[in-house]
Amino acid sequence: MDSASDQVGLDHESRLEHGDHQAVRLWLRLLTCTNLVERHLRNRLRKEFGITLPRFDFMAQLAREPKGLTMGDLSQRMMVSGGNVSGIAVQLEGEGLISREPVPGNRRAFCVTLTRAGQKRFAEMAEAHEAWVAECLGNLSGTETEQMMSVLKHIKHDVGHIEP
Amino acid sequence: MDSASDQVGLDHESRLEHGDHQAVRLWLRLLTCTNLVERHLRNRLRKEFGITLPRFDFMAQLAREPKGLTMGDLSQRMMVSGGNVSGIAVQLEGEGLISREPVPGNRRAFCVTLTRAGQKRFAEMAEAHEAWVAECLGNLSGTETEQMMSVLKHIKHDVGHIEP
DNA sequence: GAAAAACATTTTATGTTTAAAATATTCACA
DNA sequence: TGTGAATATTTTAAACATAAAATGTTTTTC
Repeated sequence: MDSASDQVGLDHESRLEHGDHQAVRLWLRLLTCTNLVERHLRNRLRKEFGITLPRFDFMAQLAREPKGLTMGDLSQRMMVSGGNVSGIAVQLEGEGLISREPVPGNRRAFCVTLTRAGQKRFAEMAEAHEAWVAECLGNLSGTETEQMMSVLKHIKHDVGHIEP
Repeated sequence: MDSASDQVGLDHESRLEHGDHQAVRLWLRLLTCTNLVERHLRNRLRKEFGITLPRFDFMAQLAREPKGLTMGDLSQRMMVSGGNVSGIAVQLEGEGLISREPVPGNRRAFCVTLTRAGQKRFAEMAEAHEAWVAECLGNLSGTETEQMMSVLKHIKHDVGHIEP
């Protein structure tokens, strides 16, 4: 009988049939893995800190740019639309975790920064978050990690060069 | 000067600081790559077939199970909530691409299958989809593909064994 | 300097996704 | 049997996400 460790269950890969191309097989496994980790992190953030992943991501971007970022910067780095970050910003601002101040010399843009409370709050979350990621990806060997980093870099490059 | 190929731009990885753990670095790169590919496939499906990725995924799961699946099966395999597949099913049913029929002996469940029209429609899309995936992931060497498959399997196993 | 183009953001409308509650059915078992 | 637990699905409310239009600002260009 299968051991518990083999009962990985059904997921995206179950779509596959014999003979499907290797690229599709790889893509579905990649999608499954990322979804599994993302869901795990999302659930933990919600349960332990009552925050969503997008809001955490928003704060994470600010945490490493003490001088602040514009809404456009955040949109680009989070890889989501401008309207999206706009909505998240309203909420985080309402909770007092970020502040938006005008940029001297450019009245179009806002400079978004973590408030003192936001910094404190984020530091608590970041430590836990890092531990959760290590639970998911920290058991790989050095070689495995390097291989993944290398191949993912290759993929990122390839995808970036596909025409529209 | 940097070549165009190095101008990958800012994304999730820009959150990183020197000294962050390797696992976090790997996670952010994994997330970025998956998002890039997913977005590319999503845009293509929308432009060329006027369909969303979740609907395509829904049909793909059915395509390889001619005997049909229950809503719960679909939820599990697509890795989304039950409420989600419920909403998608209503739409696809309205377009005549799937049918839902009662399961003899279990009045709770539905048996969902592709209609003839759904099968035809999906076959057209699947061929294009496979080519798009190959554009994204098909330039890897055999070794790279095998390495990715192996490490992702390892990750999938590890994540599956984290307590709630 | 005025018109046009580009920029930065927000608003709007629509749709996706989730968690949780609600509904209905089946199963376990004393 | 009949009661409670488990199962299968839908509904609901809130958050997230996008594209496109709207608003206001800055830069370019002639």
